[in-house]
Amino acid sequence: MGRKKVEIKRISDKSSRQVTFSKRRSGLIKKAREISVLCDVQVALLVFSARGRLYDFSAGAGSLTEILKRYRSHTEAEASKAVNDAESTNDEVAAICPTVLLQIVQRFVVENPADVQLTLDDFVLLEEQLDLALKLIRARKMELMLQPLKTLQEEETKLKEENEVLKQQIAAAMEEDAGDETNAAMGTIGGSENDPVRPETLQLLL
Amino acid sequence: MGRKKVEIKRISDKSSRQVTFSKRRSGLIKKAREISVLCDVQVALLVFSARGRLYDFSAGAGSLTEILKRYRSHTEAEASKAVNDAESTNDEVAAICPTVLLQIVQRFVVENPADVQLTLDDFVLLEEQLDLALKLIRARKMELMLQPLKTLQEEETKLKEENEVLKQQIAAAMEEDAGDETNAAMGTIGGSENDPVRPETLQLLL
DNA sequence: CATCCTATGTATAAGCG
DNA sequence: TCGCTTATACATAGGAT
Repeated sequence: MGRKKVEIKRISDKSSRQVTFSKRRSGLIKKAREISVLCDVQVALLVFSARGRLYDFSAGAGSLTEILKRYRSHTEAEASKAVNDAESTNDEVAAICPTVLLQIVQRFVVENPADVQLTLDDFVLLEEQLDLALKLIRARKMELMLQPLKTLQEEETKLKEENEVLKQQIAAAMEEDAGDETNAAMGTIGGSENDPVRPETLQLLL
Repeated sequence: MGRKKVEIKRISDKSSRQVTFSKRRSGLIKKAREISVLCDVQVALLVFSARGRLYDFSAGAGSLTEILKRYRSHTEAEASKAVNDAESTNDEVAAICPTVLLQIVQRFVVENPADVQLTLDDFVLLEEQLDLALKLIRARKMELMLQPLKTLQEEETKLKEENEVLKQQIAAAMEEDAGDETNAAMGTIGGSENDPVRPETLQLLL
């Protein structure tokens, strides 16, 4: 739809590719909005440009986040498996979070105006989804953070060990040195062939 | 685009709504595929029909799952940023437990039979709050994990510095030792008052 | 329902500022 | 990079099968 028919293949010219992207993106979003309204459906659209920029859109009941959650719950088989794995590796994670939120939720519960009816199932589903999302994120974050942490711990151990060796080396050096002095005091004079602290040995340590 | 111009509003007739959905859905997917190819971008499209049926589509590099993952990681940065803002403005808001919150939500569900009446807006609010909780938990978790990480990094730095000092100490010891020997060779005999390596100094380092 | 048809409304490729 | 215009290609509403 334009002056010329265009083949559906990657537009080689960067500039016109960008222009086309911009135009078609808005067209696509418009269409998405229309079908959402006309047909009363939820639509979520994610577009990542080649340069990594994100363009997202959603229409219909609920935010993009909610739609994605709904999608995830559709994929529950995999999800619950992932969650099980996450839970078994992450038991200690339990503990913290916000108080005001609790107050808000409680106040909401108490003050709820009452117009629309929600079924118990709807509510349960919501709770499950939120909980599921929380677990998945927890597991993923954990994994990402645990990795560098572990590396650092290993490094620390290594450094401590090295430190220990150095200390012992010094202690040994002192002792050997003390021995030399005794010899010197006993009358052994002259350039010593055996250094109190052997450079070669130390070089290895340094 | 059709015999008549159509207003963009929910099609009341169920049958034609379904027909339109089917037609426009394929059109939308076609467009999505086209922009993906033409402009070399990733596209993910999720559609939930009113009856809960899912139609998904993705094009470009990576599966739908991968695109969603990418979306999540894209979102996490903003989320934690938003949370930081929230936290800095609300210091006293600091800590609740997700377990408690979930218990409350669950209890609410259990103690309220199917006659609970909530407005849609209220429902959205509740969802948002729960989502916020999730974000706060995420941020708090981050903080907790970051702290030991930081500590370890500091510790590493300290150990490295200490190592450095120890090495220098050894080097100094060797030099001083070499000096003593020179003196001895030059005829200076007897117990030395100044140890090549001073114990007190080392003690501080050890 | 799904497909095909066709008159029409829309999206958009080019091009200009 | 953006907006605006125009000529065209496309999508699709309504209808038939």
